[in-house]
Amino acid sequence: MDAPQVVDDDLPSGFSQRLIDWQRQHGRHGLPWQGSRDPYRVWLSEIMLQQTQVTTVLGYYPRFLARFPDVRALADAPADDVMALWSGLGYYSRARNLHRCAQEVVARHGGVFPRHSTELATLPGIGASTAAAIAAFCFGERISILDGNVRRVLTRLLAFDADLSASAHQKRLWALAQAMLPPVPAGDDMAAYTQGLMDLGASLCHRTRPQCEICPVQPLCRGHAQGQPTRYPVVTRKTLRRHESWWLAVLWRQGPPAAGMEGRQVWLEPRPVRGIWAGLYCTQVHADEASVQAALPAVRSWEALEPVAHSLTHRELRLHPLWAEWPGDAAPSGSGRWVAWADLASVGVPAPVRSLLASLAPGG
DNA sequence: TAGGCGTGGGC
DNA sequence: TGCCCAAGCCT
Repeated sequence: MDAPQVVDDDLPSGFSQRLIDWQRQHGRHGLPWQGSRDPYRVWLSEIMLQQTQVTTVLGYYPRFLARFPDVRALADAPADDVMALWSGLGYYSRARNLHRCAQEVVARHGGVFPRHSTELATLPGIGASTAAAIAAFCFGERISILDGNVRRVLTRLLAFDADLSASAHQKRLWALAQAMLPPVPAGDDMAAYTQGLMDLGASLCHRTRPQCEICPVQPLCRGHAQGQPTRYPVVTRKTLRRHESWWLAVLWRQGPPAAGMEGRQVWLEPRPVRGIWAGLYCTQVHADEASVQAALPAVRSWEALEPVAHSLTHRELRLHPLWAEWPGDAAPSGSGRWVAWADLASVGVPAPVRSLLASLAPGG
């Protein structure tokens, strides 16, 4: 959604300066992507942090940055390498778009990120909020993000009770967010303000049990004045989680003794380009056990392993692994590859499949 | 426009 | 167990 421009509501005054002062004194300053105005580093962190908690990203960001220290290194990398480093972080379209974005920055912008949010938002994987974050942090642009923190902080501050599942209401809140920005930002004000919104949402203005008694904007907060800050934000949920069972054909063989191929290997195939786990490698997936047997008739007998439950945003998966040694030298199917257990870290694999394979490691 | 798209954590 | 949420974007 685009960030709209104008709003004429009656708004509390002094919010932005209170927030900036609080951020400088009490906000977060030691995260690995802070302390740099390099748009590449900021961009990478913003993409990883989309719908993902800080503590999770801390385990990925340094490794990713070490392997791809700048936008050209990332643009030049094989897509499989990018997916391997993203493996386990989820929402894999982010990784595919990240790679495409790096290539566009190199091809269209000479390896230099554009400075304005409107231009940034034309790049793959960069929406209005991420574009605003990059522009505010790196270039001091007077533009508002709208993430989960801002939704919570501002709906409470303003006692904004419209249902944010309607995009028109979300758009209106974004206009209010824009109107709440520092009137005349100076120096690093936009960076401190933007960081302050997120820090306040993350550290004080929790979903449950907000710490209003030590909040720097409590005197301005209408939700607090009403005595019910947790009433906000109002979001009616709608996504259903369907239950599905998947059968995984876990084929293994003893690797040929040729160069570097020793050890037990597992057969992995690229996932379809659309849908769940697109861009990753996975064991063959079937809708039922009979389909596994029909697809791989060369296997005489399968060992059924303990089913594994795995939840996605919109699916409740029950994974049924079927384990068998692959007979002969022919490939099990037209597309795929044998991967040694020792090399699994270099391949992008869905989290539950990686976990399953780890439990089947030779000698383990 | 609404639904697809991962994973882990908190309650 | 189940639901909600986390620095959202894409189609």
